[in-house]
Amino acid sequence: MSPPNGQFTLCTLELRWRKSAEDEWSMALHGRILSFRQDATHLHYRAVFPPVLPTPPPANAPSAATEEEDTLALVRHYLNLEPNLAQLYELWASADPNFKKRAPKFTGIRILRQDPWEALIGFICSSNNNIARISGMVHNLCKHYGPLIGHIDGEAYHDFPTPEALADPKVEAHLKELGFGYRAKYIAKTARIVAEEKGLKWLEELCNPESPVFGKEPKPAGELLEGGREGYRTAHEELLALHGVGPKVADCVCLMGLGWSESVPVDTHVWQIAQRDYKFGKGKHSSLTAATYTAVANRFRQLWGKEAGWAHSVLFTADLKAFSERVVAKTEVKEEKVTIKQEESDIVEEIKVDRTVKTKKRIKTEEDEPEHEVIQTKRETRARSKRQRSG
DNA sequence: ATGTAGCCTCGGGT
DNA sequence: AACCCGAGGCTAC
Repeated sequence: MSPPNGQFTLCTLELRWRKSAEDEWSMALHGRILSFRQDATHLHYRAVFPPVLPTPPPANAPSAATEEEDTLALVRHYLNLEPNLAQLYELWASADPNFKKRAPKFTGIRILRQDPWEALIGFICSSNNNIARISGMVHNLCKHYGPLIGHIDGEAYHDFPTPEALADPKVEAHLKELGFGYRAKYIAKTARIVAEEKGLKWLEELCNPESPVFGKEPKPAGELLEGGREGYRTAHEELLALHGVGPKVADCVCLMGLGWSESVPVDTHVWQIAQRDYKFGKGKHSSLTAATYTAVANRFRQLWGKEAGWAHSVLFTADLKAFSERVVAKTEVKEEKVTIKQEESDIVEEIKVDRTVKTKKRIKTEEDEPEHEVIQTKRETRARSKRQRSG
């Protein structure tokens, strides 16, 4: 398929994509493995379905032809290609000089339409956490509790687990072992509430009717109010009742999982932006309290309108890019030193991991959770003999 | 480089 | 005076 208006960047907080070949990215989605490759003019995709079982397929099983149509529709839906982004950028820029100044280097950013349930669990994992670790956690959820869809290059691809799969009583302890920390309890509780009490239907009905889950017909969603449309407010409020879901996580789920484009998640980055460029941080709104949170979100909605969450993501990305460039510059020197030490070891991946941990510890002074990420199993192999005598 | 929950204190209002 | 209650601060997870 070719892009609707000029080139497009695929930018996402979707953490499940993996590099499956040179220049190709894949993930399991809706019961198939979806792969993307991009060249100067086109976005190429392919889908690999799991093998058909030897038993006769159910009468309503899709034929190969409809599977293909279905995949194109799924790709269009998932990448949210319908809205005219260039037009939206113009709208945001004309309303806001700061956006106009910062956005030009970050065109083509789209909010994905992620699965509501996956978004909910993913963003519960995100609290007080960093992208690399969240990605590892989500990956572990799929690996241990999600259905296996297939393999690419010997790598297994699992779909995201159902609420039922995560509602099993053993899940919490297991997730703790896997390094989820206090989020293990949040996930287990949320899964139980959704699986046994509210149902997935509840979550899906919180979707913006203009942007329903894949396969449903869109319906109008009402007018924009200062605090967002009625349906958005309800969705936000209902999500807040879940354990481990505060205002920011609820907004992320609303924006990326439920299709509420006016949702503006205010995390520390956005709070920095609000202070630097939008005159927050003084007087009544000197710290990020609940009241300040809504004031910031309302201000951005007032400024950018119904798609405020998109505009917010553009500025967020611009800021993140600037930040990561500063960090890379600082880290380069350290990398050289570490590489020299590595010769004794024979596993390249392990080296990388150790370096990451060391670097982190140098930057952070304390406070790190006593968690060990996915990585620990590998590291223990070397460390155990020394460690065990004190136990 | 990053949120949430729970518990505490403080101050205004009744 | 005793109590309620919400806002804001602090901290474990």
